[in-house]
Amino acid sequence: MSDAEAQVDVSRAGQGPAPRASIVDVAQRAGVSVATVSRALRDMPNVSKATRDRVLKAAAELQYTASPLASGLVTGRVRAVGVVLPYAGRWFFAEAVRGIEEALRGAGYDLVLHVLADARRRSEFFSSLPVRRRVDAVIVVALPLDDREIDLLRSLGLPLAVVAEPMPGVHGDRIDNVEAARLAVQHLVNLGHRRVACIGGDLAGPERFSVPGLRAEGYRAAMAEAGLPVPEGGMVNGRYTAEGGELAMSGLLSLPGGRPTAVFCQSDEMAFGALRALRRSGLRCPDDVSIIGVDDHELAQIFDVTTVAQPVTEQAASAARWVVRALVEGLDAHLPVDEVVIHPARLVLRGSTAPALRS
Amino acid sequence: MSDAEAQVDVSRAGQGPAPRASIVDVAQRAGVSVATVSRALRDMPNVSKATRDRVLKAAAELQYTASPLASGLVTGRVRAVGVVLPYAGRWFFAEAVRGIEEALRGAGYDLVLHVLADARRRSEFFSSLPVRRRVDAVIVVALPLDDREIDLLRSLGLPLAVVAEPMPGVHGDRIDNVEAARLAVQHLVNLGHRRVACIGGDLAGPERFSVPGLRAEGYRAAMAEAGLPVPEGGMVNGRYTAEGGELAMSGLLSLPGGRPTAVFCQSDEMAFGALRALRRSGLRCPDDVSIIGVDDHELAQIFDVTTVAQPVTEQAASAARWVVRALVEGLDAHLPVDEVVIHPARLVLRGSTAPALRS
DNA sequence: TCGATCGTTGCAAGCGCTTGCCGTGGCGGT
DNA sequence: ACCGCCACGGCAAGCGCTTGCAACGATCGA
Repeated sequence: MSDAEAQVDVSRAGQGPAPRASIVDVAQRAGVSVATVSRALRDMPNVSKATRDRVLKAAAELQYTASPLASGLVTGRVRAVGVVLPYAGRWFFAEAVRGIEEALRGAGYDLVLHVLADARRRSEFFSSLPVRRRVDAVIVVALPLDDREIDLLRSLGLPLAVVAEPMPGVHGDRIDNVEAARLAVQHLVNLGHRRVACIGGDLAGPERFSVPGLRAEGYRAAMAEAGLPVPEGGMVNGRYTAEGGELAMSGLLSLPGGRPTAVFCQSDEMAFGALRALRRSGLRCPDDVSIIGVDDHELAQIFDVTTVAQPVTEQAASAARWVVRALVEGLDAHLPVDEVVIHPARLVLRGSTAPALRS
Repeated sequence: MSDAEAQVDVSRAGQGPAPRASIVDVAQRAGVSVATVSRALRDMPNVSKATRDRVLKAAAELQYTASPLASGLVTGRVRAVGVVLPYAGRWFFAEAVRGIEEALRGAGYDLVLHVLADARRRSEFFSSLPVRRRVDAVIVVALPLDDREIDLLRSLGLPLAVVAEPMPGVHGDRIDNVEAARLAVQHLVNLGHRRVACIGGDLAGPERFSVPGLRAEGYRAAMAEAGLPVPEGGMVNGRYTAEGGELAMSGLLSLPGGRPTAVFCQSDEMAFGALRALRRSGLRCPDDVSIIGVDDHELAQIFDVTTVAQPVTEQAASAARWVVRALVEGLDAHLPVDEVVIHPARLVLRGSTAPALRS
């Protein structure tokens, strides 16, 4: 044993700062073979308690951690999951990443981030597929993919899950966007509003997000159910940003047929923008115009915005858990269960909505 | 050649979806040894143009990408950088991650995220050091570390950089927090405010962030330079959250000596909270109380908050670029240059500050 | 013309781990 | 007291790549 120790010390002399121990060091120290160390450390059945303890002790003393590269090389698993999203700075994505990271880390997986910020990045990603061999699974967040992209991702043969945007034949976690929008609009209608506008997003943009279309559909449905007309020019594009929402709201205020008494904003960030437009026009919320958003953004509470809350972190975490399950159960990645989890959205009442003034 | 092809096909029959080619496949197809393939693909000098082209062609046809695990195993490099941060959902961190991801990806590195959301996670991280052997470098964002933690991180022997929080002997990117605070407070003073309060963060919390202390120092310095007293009870803790800011502001409004006419909030999120407290008390901003923040949060513009902007994305990207440089130049990680980059902060005038009313 | 030199390429030894297979010793059954 | 069995643990073959070294023919100078 002292031999072994001496040898180890000598081999380390003058080396760099981190004398990373390898499995053979542990084996020597514990007086067993590397195979036994490998088995003991991974709780495999055919190792006696005594041996296992000895190995564990040696490993602890050496601060040993198995090299993920080496084990990944032989097992084909890297214990990492790729997360692909179109934008990293926005609240929704930050929350989603948070949820995924937590779920993944809890299961012992690393999270490798891929931000497809622009068209160039996106095409680079899909042409070189940098996740290949670097992750065990992929989670796509709020990114609508075309058929070619789906096929490419599928061709990796890895478990695949999507969050927020649907993808045929792929596990997905999302909310019922039509219903969420309906919930919001119904609330406005129930307050007596009859002239209700809608600030949404691109319906025909190059990105083809499905959410704006679905929420617009929910808006239209709720209006129809209430027997109300969609005001002419009452559906505008706020590009899902606060600035866009502000611009859109400004436009609505000078609508030919008179301004709406309530506005359904498809996201809280647009609602924030709408609030600002109101303020700049000297109008008051909810006195003059009621505003409702969707998301329950962390600042919605602060700015007192009534909204339809969606569990972003939970949706993301749920997708991550599914992926981990698929990994653990060795699910045949070629025949994935097309399981879709619809998460609940709920109305959160705050101060930006109020009964319509009797006109 | 047809032999080889047939053999390949047979060996692949009935396998999974992704017939990942290995380097030997490429070698066979190009009619060279694997060593030559390896060299050709990495643009090493000693390969003739003709051979290289042949290899490149074969690799392209097979859609070959070298396994990072295998090459990492032998080279000791994995082309990934670990990013460690205390919280993932907040604006600052999201922006930082965005900046780092972009810089890293541009250099061909993966970003592996580690969120140390609570004390348990944190101690787990430092006791098991899950980045060990999984990344080539580490970037720590806005996380003050104690000596033991620094040593542990150092013991990895990897390039190390920090963002926003200083760390002795480690490369860091940040702003001059004292100066940033001074800038904000001077602005208020210049507007004629004499009773100026400060909403900050924990000075003695378990986390020991340095930022609250530094910004408080800047506040005190600016007040002293203007010959103004710090109002009694005028420095309160807003915990760097919007809710905290709201609570803190409420407190300030009922200060014994009368409410302040201006409040320096150490972060925009706290400024948002302060704004809400004002609104709930029926007070107006900036008419009754001026508010200034720090950060230039994406919503500061929308909520018309005057602030001292700091380049978050750029600080983070700068740290990432430094790390990449250290990696490329093979900097001796044991003797890192203790280079600190101080980024500029600048005043952004908006509507939440106005001249003090003559009293 | 012949050896020295150089640019190219192949050989083979690992990198640190996992795992199928086999040897061993202790135990129970008869 | 003997045999067979089983739990335990060692052996060794890779996983897919990089790289020092050696081999090779071609080129060059003398």
